[in-house]
Amino acid sequence: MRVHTQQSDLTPSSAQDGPGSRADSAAAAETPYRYTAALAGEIEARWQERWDAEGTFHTPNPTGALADGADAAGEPFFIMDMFPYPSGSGLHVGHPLGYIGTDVVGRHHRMSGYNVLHAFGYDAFGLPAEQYAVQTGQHPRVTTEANILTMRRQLKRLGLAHDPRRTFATTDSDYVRWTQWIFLQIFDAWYDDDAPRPDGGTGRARPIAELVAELDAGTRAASDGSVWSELDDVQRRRLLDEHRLAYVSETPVNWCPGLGTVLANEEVTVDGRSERGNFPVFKRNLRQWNMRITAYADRLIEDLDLIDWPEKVRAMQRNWIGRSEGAQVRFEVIGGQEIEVFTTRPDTLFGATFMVVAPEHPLLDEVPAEWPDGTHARWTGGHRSPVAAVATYRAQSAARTAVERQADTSKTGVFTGHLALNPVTGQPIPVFTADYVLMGYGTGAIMAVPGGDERDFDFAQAYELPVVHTVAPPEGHEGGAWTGDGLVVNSAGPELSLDGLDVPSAKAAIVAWLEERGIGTGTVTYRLRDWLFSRQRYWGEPFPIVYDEHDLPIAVPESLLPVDLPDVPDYSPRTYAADDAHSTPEPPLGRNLDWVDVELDLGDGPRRYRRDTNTMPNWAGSCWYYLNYLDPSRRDVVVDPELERYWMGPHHNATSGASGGVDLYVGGVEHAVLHLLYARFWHKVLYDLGHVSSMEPFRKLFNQGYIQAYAYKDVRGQYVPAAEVVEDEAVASGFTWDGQEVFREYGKIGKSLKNSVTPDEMYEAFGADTFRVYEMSMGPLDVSRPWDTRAAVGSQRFLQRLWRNVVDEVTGAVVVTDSAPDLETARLVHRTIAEVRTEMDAMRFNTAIARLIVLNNHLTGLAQVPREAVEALILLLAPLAPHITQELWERLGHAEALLRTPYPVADPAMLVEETVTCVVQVQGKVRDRLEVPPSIGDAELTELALATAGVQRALDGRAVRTVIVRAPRLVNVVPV
RNA sequence: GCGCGAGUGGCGAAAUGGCAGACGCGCUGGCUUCAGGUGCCAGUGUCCGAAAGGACGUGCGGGUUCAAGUCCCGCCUCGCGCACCA
Repeated sequence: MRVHTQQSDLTPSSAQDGPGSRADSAAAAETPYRYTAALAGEIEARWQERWDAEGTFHTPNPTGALADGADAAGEPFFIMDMFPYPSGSGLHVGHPLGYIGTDVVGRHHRMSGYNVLHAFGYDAFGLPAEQYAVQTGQHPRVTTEANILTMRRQLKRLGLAHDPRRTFATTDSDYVRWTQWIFLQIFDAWYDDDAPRPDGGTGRARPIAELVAELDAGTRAASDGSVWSELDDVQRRRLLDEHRLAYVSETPVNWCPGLGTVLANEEVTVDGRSERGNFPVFKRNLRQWNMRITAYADRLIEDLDLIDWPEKVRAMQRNWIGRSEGAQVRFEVIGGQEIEVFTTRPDTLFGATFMVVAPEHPLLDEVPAEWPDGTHARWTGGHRSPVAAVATYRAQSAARTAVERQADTSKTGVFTGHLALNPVTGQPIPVFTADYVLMGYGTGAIMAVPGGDERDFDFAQAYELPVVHTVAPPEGHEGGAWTGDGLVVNSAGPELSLDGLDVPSAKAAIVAWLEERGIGTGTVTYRLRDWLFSRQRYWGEPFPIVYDEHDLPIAVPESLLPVDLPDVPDYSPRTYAADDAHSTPEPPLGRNLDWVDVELDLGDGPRRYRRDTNTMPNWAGSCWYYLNYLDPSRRDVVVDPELERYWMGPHHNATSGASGGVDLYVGGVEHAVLHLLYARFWHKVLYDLGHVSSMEPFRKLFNQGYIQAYAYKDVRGQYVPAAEVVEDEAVASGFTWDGQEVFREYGKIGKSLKNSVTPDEMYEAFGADTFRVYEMSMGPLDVSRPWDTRAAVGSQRFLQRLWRNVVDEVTGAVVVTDSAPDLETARLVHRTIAEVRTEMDAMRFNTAIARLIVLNNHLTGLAQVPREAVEALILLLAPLAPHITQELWERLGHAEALLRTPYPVADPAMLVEETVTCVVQVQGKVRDRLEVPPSIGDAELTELALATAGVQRALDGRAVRTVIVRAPRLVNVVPV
């Protein structure tokens, strides 16, 4: 037997009876007004044009250029999609899922009286657009604009109710100007840890001019101990540059030769490759731009409690920031040096029986020439001297990639010859180097407590080092490290005893002791690093920065913004062999010397400067685009404060709370620690500097699921067109293509997987409304689900039946009756209204659609469809299927836009039922049912229930012990 | 290892502790049709039964309860994220 699989049948009735076929002309002649894909397409195009022409989706601002209609506006509600990269490969059916979801929410809110801001834009800078341009040999601006047009056309067919006046791309010159302006705000700011904030917290960004004023006045001392009044201009600039929130520094960065650019930590995968393109990434010391996101680490964690985000995403951000509390402790090394360690368990200091430093640790630049007397044979690695042992171990570690080092959890290392003094016991302890300690975390050195840390214990076992338990393990704990709670033991020294304390008290006691002695401090360490912000690519915002003869950065004045991208003949990045770790970044902007060398008058007459040739990462544009939707036409401010307060401010509507922000932000989970972290950071800087009143950019985040699909490979592992695969029981896999066996896998949709279905194909075969309803009916919006084109006919049948309930397919006449619906129908209508409202509010569109189908099926069964009933159904369905509902609405004689018609409200009186079904159980199993009045009493219901045939049969003569009654819905008889 | 989430028909999925499988796809039968398709009607968890009816059934094992997909305890499997983070 052979039948078609899901993807294979892209041609339902309407498309099969396509133009030209005899059957179609016959069918079309019989039923010219049937709701086919062709008629749906005609209706959809017509209404879309009209909505455009009439400005139906225009959203009024309270003031300013876009204020038309503001007097009639309801409560503000700001809804957003994560805007897309216009990538050039076009859309597949998975892409619009979230856009349809937000459109349904937006339309529903509009019909519920809200003033809904919903706009759409394009994140058009960055690697994907640039890679596509390089491949096609065209300028990125050309390909980007073409791609935007394609996407816009594909999305327009969906009928999304976006305000067209507010659309833009991050590459627009007007937008770039403000992106650069915000960069300069960050550049011209420093973080004052002690400054109070309007929200009651402490610590905020302040303009750098205020720092200068305080230094000038002598009310603040320079942080590095230098005396401000004695510094010359250049020294002063260097000092200020150290404080800026955007700063240049030479640090280890992620260099990706295959892409020809450096990357942020967030853009490098766990296995050390670029997230885009999957090229190897190498750590290199390079001079690059950074943003001081670490200054905001605590606020980025704390304020997660203010916002309504999925716990998963909040956990990912907390994890990424990686805050850990502990202490830094200095250990004296015999012979004069010092090692500073970070530990989260200062209470275990008495159990520190050795130390370990990372192979890259500077302590190892100098090690003793001889092994100390009595050095354990196992510690030397067979080398004659510490110098040889350390050099060999360092070389071995350097040869391994970070991935290899982390994959191998066996403990290797070598004694450095150094001995350090444990500050509480006064005992000398050996210092090892081992690659399980990482230079990039903490101080790159640890105090090893094998009694309280499993890794240290493993190492101690391998090198026969002593193990001291400082927290009493529970009864039955065999050897090994004890990392749990308990009472402190073995921790008494000449000056201090922690014995008998619990772990938190011991921590407090030891930190106090260390601080008193000046050998340690309680501190907090983060995994988060500052954000590497420069890229050596063409397609991004140029830095609004020039350098003078001192090679120090100077802000380009606001009046000269935007700094546009120069038209270079060759915009392709200078890339290298993917594994060429020693290559050097070469920004394409550096090739245009006329642009790089510039004469400017910055207040002291015209002088020559050199422009910064880096560009910003594409995250820059997505860090603040929500603010631009508020009014892209403004020229004078980054965002009008009044508009920001209205749309985003704290308590701007009933649900927005103290944090404020966009009311609903929908997008995939993949940006959890990239865009969403960066945007929160920028927003907080803007908040500190007084440009916005909201503390967070996105108050509620919703992660939509992904649409996935089956793909099929043949025996050679090549993908075959999924649409042509047939089920075939004759082969083991159950599937064949072109007569040969193929194998099914499940995952992403993609052109290369040959399982892609485009929205255009869906419009062609079903129309946009069917496509919308189908995507929303497949399951909850936040759950991933497999695509099944064939199943969309269910949604089409639903809309077709609705159409037929109003319009005669042969004559086109409206067939509804104006007489009132019967009581059963009226009750169903109101019950449906109540249920659908609940489902819509909770964004459970799949179950809302199910309720609507039930009502529609009921109406289909009536001899004549009452107007009142079908009009309620049309209004309820309007956010999901805006075109067909608007068309029917008009045919039913209504002139106004459905979008401005109130969403139906159920009449409570109609929700009361005459009789209800009472379930009669025996021992919890349903044995009978009764139709009873809702007001029935317990006693009467019990009597009725006991008398039912089902109960008598199930009791089979047994006596009744108790009867549980939940009138009027349930009776449960419990026999003895 | 840690964190988050999920396991329910052939498939997508529904179920304030109170009728498991709403709704849709698919499938089966019927009506309409020269015919296919569309449309309409009926059926469709598994097993026993002609039927009435009954037994079983929400990953596995326990528990609480008159009553458990739902609550509690212990496991298993899968997905996602993090991970030698001191």
